[in-house]
Parts: sequence; structure tokens; C-alpha cells
Amino acid sequence: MTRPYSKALRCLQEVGLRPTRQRLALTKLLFDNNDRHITAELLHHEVNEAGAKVSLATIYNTLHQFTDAGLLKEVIVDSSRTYFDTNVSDHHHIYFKDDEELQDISSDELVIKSLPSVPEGKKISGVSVVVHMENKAD
Amino acid sequence: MTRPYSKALRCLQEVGLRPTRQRLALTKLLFDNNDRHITAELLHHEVNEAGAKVSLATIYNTLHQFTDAGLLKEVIVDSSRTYFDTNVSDHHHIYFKDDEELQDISSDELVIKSLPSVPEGKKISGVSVVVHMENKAD
DNA sequence: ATAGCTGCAAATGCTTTGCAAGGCC
DNA sequence: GGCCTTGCAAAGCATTTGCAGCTAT
Repeated sequence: MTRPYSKALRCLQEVGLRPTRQRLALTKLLFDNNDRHITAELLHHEVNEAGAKVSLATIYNTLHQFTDAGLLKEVIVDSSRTYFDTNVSDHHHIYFKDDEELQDISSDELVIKSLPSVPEGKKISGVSVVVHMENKAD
Repeated sequence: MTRPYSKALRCLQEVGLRPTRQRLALTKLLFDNNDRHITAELLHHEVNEAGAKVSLATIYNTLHQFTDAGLLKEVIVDSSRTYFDTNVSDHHHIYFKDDEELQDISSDELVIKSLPSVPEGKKISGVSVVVHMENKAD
């Protein structure tokens, strides 16, 4: 209770980012609970609701710094929104369009049997698999 | 030669869209060659270079009308750009980040072995697989 | 002290929309 | 003629950036 930010603090120090008030608040929200999928806008609401004032610009900056540092992963599922995933391991997603919600697919639920050959001078930087779900009664 | 638009014309009539000058020009560019992956911006350049004047707004409108009609498929690979695919069959993609180019993956090159279970009241509306490639010498 | 960080407001880039003028049936 | 289309310009939205002031070390 007297050191509510110790975990977040260590997290930031590890990647060499100054533990500012804003970054501590964001880190806490992002990594205290496992496996979050969040947008900048959503995180902005959360952090401000939690009492810490952080500007949207800083949220965007921080999310990208965290992504560059390997703490987050960007997930492309919707052309109008960018999601960030706190699970940075190799895995795939289910996107619930009607709920605008993202969920991990556990590795044993979806298996890719083979990948295409890689052209000369190129390399695979990532494989993105998104299963799009929608409500049945549409 | 005297009926250069006959194919495009049939195409539009099939989906019940009036064969206007603009739509004919776009249809021709999109469907005369197989398997195109294109953005609104790019198509805009192409059509204007080909001599037909079509506004960007109309390009966007038309691309969406075609998508609704089932002539095109939207592909989500990059958060800042929307690609449309003239191949509407079920298949997957390779995205070359450095070239901003999209390519089909032939169905025998990538196989999904299993899919996650579908929650009550939901259905799978699509499965998107994108292999992201980048230049090796980065 | 100073390099890094934050926040505002403005700018950006892609996409959509309102509406008046024009084109197809 | 009447309804569908088009095009412009303006609006919209998510995201980025410039810069002056603030903060951690």
C-alpha cells in the first residue's frame, strides 16, 4: 500500500524510461492485470477515471514508446482503430466486431501448418491471424 | 475495339449499378487484369492517368459500393491505408511493408489446421491471415 | 543543470458527407 | 422527369507533431 508503484517502477527502469507520474499510471493500468487489449482512447478514459490526468498525446507517445521497448505489441484488426496488446508473445486474435473487443487465441486453438516461401532479400516480420466474429442475429 | 467497355458494362449490370462513365473506367481498371490489390489513392492516380477524370470521393464511394456488391474485398493490413482486393475468394495475404504492396497467398502455401471454438450467439465472419514481410537489410 | 517528458493546440492524412449540378433510364 | 451519381469543399476522426514549460536525475 505504501509502494503501489513498485512493480510499474521496475518495469520502466528495465526499459530505460523515466518513471514519470504519467508513465507510472499508465504502466500500472496496463500491466497490473494480465493480457489487456486496449486503444489509446480507451486507456485515456481509464487513466483519467482513475484520477491521474494524462493527455491523449502523451498516451499515444507512451504506447509507442512501450511498443518500441517491447512491452506492447500493436494489433491491426480494424482500419479505424489501433489496438495494443500487453501479451507480446507470438499469438493470434479473435476480434468481436460488434463489441469492438479483442481476445487472444491460445496457441493450441489455431495452428498454421505451413508458411509461404520468403523472397530473396526479405524476411518475415510477423504473422497476423485474426478471426473476425460477429453476432449471429444480424 | 469498338466495345472496349462491354465486359465492364456487364459487370455493373450484374450488380445493379448504373454504368456511368466513372464506374466504367474504374471497373475496367479493376477487373480487366486479374487479382489486383489497390488503395483508393492509387486507383485515383491510375484512373486520372488513363485520361478519365474521377474524383477521389467517387473512388471511395465506388470502392465501397463494389465491396457491398461482392465484387471487392477489403483487406486490413496497415492501420493507415485500406486495401481492396479483386480476388473475393477465401484466401490470405503477404504484405510487403517496405514496398507497401500486397500479394495473395495461394491456398496450398498456408494451411490453418484448426480454428477456435465459436461462442454462443456469434459466428465467424472471416479469417484474416497476413504475413508481414520486410527488407532484410534494415 | 540539462536532457528528457508533457500538454496543448495545430497540423496531418485518410476517409466520409452535404449538397448542388449533372447524367442515365 | 425523376431518381441516381458525381464532385467539390467541408467536415470528421484517429493520430502525430511543434514547441514552450516542466521534471527527473
